[in-house]
Amino acid sequence: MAVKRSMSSGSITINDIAKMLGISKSTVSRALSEHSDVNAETRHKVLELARKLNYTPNALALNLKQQRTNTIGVLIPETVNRFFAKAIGGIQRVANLAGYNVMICQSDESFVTERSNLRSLLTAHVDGVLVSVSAETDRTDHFQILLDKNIPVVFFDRITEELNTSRVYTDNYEIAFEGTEHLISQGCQRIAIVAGPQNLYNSRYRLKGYMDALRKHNLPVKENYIVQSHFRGGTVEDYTRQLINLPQRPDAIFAINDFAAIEMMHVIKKNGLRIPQDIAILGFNNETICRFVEPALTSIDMSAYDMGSEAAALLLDQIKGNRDPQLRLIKSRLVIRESTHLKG
Amino acid sequence: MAVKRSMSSGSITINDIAKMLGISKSTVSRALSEHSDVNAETRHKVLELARKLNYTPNALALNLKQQRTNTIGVLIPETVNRFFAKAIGGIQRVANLAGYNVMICQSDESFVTERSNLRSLLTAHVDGVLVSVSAETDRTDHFQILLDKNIPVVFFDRITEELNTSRVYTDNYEIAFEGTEHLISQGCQRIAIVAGPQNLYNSRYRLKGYMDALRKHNLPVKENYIVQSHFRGGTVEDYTRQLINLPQRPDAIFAINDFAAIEMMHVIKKNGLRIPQDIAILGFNNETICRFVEPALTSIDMSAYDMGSEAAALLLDQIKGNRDPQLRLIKSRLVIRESTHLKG
DNA sequence: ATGAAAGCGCTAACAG
DNA sequence: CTGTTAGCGCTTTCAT
Repeated sequence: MAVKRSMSSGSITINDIAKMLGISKSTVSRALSEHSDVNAETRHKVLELARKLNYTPNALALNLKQQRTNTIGVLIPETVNRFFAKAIGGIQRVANLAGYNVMICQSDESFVTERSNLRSLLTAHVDGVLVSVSAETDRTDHFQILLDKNIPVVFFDRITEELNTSRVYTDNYEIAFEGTEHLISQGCQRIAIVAGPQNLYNSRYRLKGYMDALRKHNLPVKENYIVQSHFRGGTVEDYTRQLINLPQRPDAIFAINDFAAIEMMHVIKKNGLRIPQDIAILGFNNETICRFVEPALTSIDMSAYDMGSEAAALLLDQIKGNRDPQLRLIKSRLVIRESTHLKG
Repeated sequence: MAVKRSMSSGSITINDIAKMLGISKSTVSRALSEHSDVNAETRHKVLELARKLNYTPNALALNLKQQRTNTIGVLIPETVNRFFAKAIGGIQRVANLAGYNVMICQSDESFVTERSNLRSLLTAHVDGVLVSVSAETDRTDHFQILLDKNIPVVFFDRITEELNTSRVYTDNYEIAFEGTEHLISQGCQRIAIVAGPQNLYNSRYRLKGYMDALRKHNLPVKENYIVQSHFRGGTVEDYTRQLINLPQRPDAIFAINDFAAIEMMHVIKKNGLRIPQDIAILGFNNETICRFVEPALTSIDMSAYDMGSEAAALLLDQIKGNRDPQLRLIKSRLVIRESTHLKG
């Protein structure tokens, strides 16, 4: 018997199988679904033929029927940001194991793009969304649309506390506190910090941790030791110069990330200062490269992969079971190397 | 009048609009489609109401009807590989502007995962696929399924020449030749290379360019100056030691990428050798960080973003117009810095 | 210019 | 255990 294919899609459908077997398509559907009651022999014939014809269910039909897509959306600032590149790894792993696809959008740190991405994900009918907000994002009403439509949202890393959603975050306050105390323990007294945009949860708490650590040790919190950065490149050299030219030059700088830290080290050395003797440097993210620059860079390890996989797991939980929002703290870890090593 | 919503999806459908206006859904569909003949007044009423109710067409229904998804699949080795992270940026930009979503899969450099990802993309009914093959991939029959189903495929960077598809690639041979000649011009005579897996197009041609440059200048091609690497971390220190402990120590190393190069520099300096005086180092990818390591790293700029956007553009061309496969060469560029600067 | 009806591929309620 | 029917939301003939 010649294999007759339905015209349009070029793929085998349950209709094809039904006709070839002289049964109804509902029976085929049941036989394929493995849990409905179907005569053993019929089932066998169906499965056999399906296998032979290499039948695969048309996901588009299922999507329409069930109004879901087995796809989760991921909305992040940038894939070139290594933290997020790693987080994607964790997300994909968890999602794929559960049979979900992943649709990634980048806001490029822009609020407008973030909102527009959200609309795209909505249009694509993703079953849930993982979000890390852009550097510009200072409100969260655009996420309300998702919640109104009962689409689960999980924030990770750059989270918001304004919405009642699951969140995966790190102990920004504590780790910034610890990092600052470490600098103090090395004898640093004039500690500067490059702080991210204060609309971001992470940046706020890190700054707070830094300030509280100074206060605890009776060190002054000085305005001109606090630099605002917006993650945009091209400004590191500027603010580094600015800092090292202060009348009271800082003896330590807590950088916003490792790449900025390494660029700062470069500028500092070019200006004839030594690291860590003149200025100690503390980074953020613990990139592999920290071990290979000179001096090796002290940094904070964020478990990006784990944050991604944990966030994905929480999201899938909610998609499936409709559980209540959960919070997950993934602890960061201070990794001490030469760039802050002054004592002991 | 109370807004009545269809029960299931919670969203407004053309049926809702039709009922509220007392017309048929086909008329609504036509009015919305902007090009069919519809009475001006009727159209106006439909558009008005659609706007008021915030109507958006259900993409899942369209997908089923048209058997397409306005989604392109992207199959790459790893997002943590910065080349691909950047390429994704270019891909997304072009795709989003054209109204397409992007579904990303990572092979993690595994052939098996690559093949399995391909099946996922097929199941998701993506309209086309962008591919950069894994380090393990040494055959291409798994891509044939896509071509059989008339799903356009565009290879970029890690391409294959075995299939009749569009390709976006760089001038691996020429740039490796140029890089090697540059090292020779600086007086290097014993040039080692860290070569990638030889099943990869890029690795093969780069090695060839390196060898031909040596031959052109009557320098011997020596087996033990050619290191095989598989992109896996944790081996850089090993092969670097191996190279610098050769009886005839190389006076230059052409590295496989910048991060490997920087790690090599670290190992070399730890062993008391100077760069570039004892050993010159040439990287690949021209990461931002090349400027900030010491000495600043000579590297090869690959225009990752452009390769991504060009590949996406070719793919969309084919999805829409069904044009013939095209080839696009994106030239790489040698960026000379201190790590190879010996003369002039 | 508009409505009725069919169909994309699948599931599920209902009837037998 | 199985067939019939309806329906997910939309487009597109085919009538009128």
